[in-house]
Amino acid sequence: MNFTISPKPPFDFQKMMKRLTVTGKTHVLKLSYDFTQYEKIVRIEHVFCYVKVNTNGSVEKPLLSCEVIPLDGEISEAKAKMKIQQLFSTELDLSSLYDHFSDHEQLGSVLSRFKGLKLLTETDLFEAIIKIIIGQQVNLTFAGTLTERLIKLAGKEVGVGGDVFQIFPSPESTAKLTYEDLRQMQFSQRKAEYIIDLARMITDGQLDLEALWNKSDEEILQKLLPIRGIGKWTIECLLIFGMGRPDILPAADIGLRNAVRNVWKLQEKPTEEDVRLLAEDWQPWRTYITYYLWESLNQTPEVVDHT
DNA sequence: CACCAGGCAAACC
DNA sequence: GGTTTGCATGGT
Repeated sequence: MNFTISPKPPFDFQKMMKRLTVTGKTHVLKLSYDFTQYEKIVRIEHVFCYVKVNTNGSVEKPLLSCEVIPLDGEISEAKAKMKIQQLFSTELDLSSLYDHFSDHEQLGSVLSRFKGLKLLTETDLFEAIIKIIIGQQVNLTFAGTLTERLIKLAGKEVGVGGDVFQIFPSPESTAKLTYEDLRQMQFSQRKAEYIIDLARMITDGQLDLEALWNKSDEEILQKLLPIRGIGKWTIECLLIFGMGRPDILPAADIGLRNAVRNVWKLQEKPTEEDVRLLAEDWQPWRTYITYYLWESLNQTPEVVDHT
């Protein structure tokens, strides 16, 4: 099926695609070289679908051309459209964010530089949380390597129109791995346990990630925090990259603290509490300001030394 | 060689 | 309560 979506402007599809390549490997999705096309196998209502999204139009008058081919079942066009709208944050209106901070001393230039960059969420909550756990504490390139190895170990491949697409491992295939399988791929013992035990909780029916969609940020925190390997940062990242929630502040995040130090020209790295206080007036857009500050690290990776 | 990476749990006071 | 330590590895 084919349809179009008109995202609320400003919407900069190419900025969103470029970001995927900066922070590591793109893994299971394919991007065209000019960043105008996205392709991935996406599970929509339990049906695997080939999804292709092309950009037309401009940042101020954006238009997305979408092609969806269900591979192992049937879905309605309305469901497919809703999924893509959610993935690309098309219905979110960021204009009040830009208006409110346009004259802000530190944030004004950051926001204008990334204007139109919206969250591109992960297509699946299990995929999201596993990638986030892998990313705990290690640099993003190493995390990317580990993610790729997990996909090779437990993922699937499917051919569509003569092209081969990888599908991220399911909870079922991940639950069948042994800790030793991941240890051999240079996962730490503990990270191997976190990942496989989480997959087994899902296949055992102890945890239903999809049930999180209609819970509040705080309820999700309470629900996931007791699970081994899932701390506050991991949940905050799930709320951001898995669910696209707009007002999350991962104040302890090392990258955010480095970015705040750069942008505010602080002599020392701010503490979690410093960031929390500074971000009081970022509400209700704390996710987006965090996201843009993270993005600023990719463009000016050196931490300014004021000593 | 030291130290840091978009943390976390367990073991300590 | 809060604070310290080990974890695996790659980049700088």
